[in-house]
Amino acid sequence: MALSHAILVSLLDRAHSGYDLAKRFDQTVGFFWPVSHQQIYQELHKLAAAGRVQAETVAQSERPNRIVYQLTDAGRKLIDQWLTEATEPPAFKEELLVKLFALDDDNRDALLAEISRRRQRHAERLARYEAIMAEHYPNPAALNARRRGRYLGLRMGILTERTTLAWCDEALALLDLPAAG
Amino acid sequence: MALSHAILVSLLDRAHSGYDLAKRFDQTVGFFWPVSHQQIYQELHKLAAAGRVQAETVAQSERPNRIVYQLTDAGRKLIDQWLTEATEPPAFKEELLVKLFALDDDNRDALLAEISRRRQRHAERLARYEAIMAEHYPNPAALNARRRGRYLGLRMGILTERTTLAWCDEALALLDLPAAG
DNA sequence: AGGCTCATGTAAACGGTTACATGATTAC
DNA sequence: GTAATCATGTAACCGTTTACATGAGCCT
Repeated sequence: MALSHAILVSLLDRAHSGYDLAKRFDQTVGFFWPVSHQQIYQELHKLAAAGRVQAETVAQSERPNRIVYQLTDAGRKLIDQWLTEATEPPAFKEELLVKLFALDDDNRDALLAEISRRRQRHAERLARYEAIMAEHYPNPAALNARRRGRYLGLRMGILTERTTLAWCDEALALLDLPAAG
Repeated sequence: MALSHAILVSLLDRAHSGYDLAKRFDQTVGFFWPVSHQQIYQELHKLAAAGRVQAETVAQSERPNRIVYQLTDAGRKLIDQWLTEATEPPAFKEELLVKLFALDDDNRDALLAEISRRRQRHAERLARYEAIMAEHYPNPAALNARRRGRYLGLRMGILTERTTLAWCDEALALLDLPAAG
């Protein structure tokens, strides 16, 4: 449902090629909506067929041609309408918690190791996000509307990673205690 | 990948029918791994064909027969091996944050309304989880291993909802400020 | 010589959702 | 009479992932 919306939103600022979008997604929207380049190319074809975007081929010398897409009025209207609809909280598919349903005295060590690994992954992510925050968003109250939206995305990332880290620490401490019969 | 694992984990305690699993999932594992009854029935067929579970038909008078599945040794081994493998942090697909990438002065009110709605959903969830916690897990350090795993799942749910609520409050406050040009 | 970047795509497989189907019993 | 519960399933569709494909230029 929302892959097309994520692409349309990315085209708000200016026109992009599929290749541009794929790269841009890795750093921005794709953080909340991971997408592969195959999906982007296919979705762009559909959006063009539906008249939400318009394609224009840009010839390049000594490089493959680029196909640049820009929003149409219909595409813009679609976004505006979508913004008024309610979203569901995201499905929380956490494989690690499924594993913890199997926790017993025999597999405790394996799960401790797994949580430690994950703890480190989340610590790395948090450091990355905090660096971006310090560099690009030192004073959120002074941002214009568009940049406030992006700030809030990053902010959510930071809060989530901090929470997950805290949970990992709790989990490691709890599993280290001798278990009751 | 992990749907089959979620089912196998649910069969650890005792044998279940597809119908049982579907109901159980709604309250336990399905919280971290939402699954429909169709998926469960299909996956059980596959698991039975692969020898991970064994099916037994239980005749019932005046009710449809039940097909009860129990773990085989092969199924148990599969879980043990899976527990030692590393999991990735879950993909964080948050449609609301994609919407915030489109934030500008024209759609600010629509997004404020949307965040308020979401805030309420998360407050309701948090209340539900905290009630379960108070009733079933008053003293986590005294739990046996298996129940500790479940406790940690619920604990993660509570921390996540609290974080999301705090983020909603921040977002509402920030969007209420007059934006810079 | 080998691998990365630019730039676009097709095809097959897998996973998940939605709709449809049946049929008896129990509760309001 | 209407809806929910018990209990199992099929079929079509949609979204996503993985693998494969091409081909020039640039860097080490």
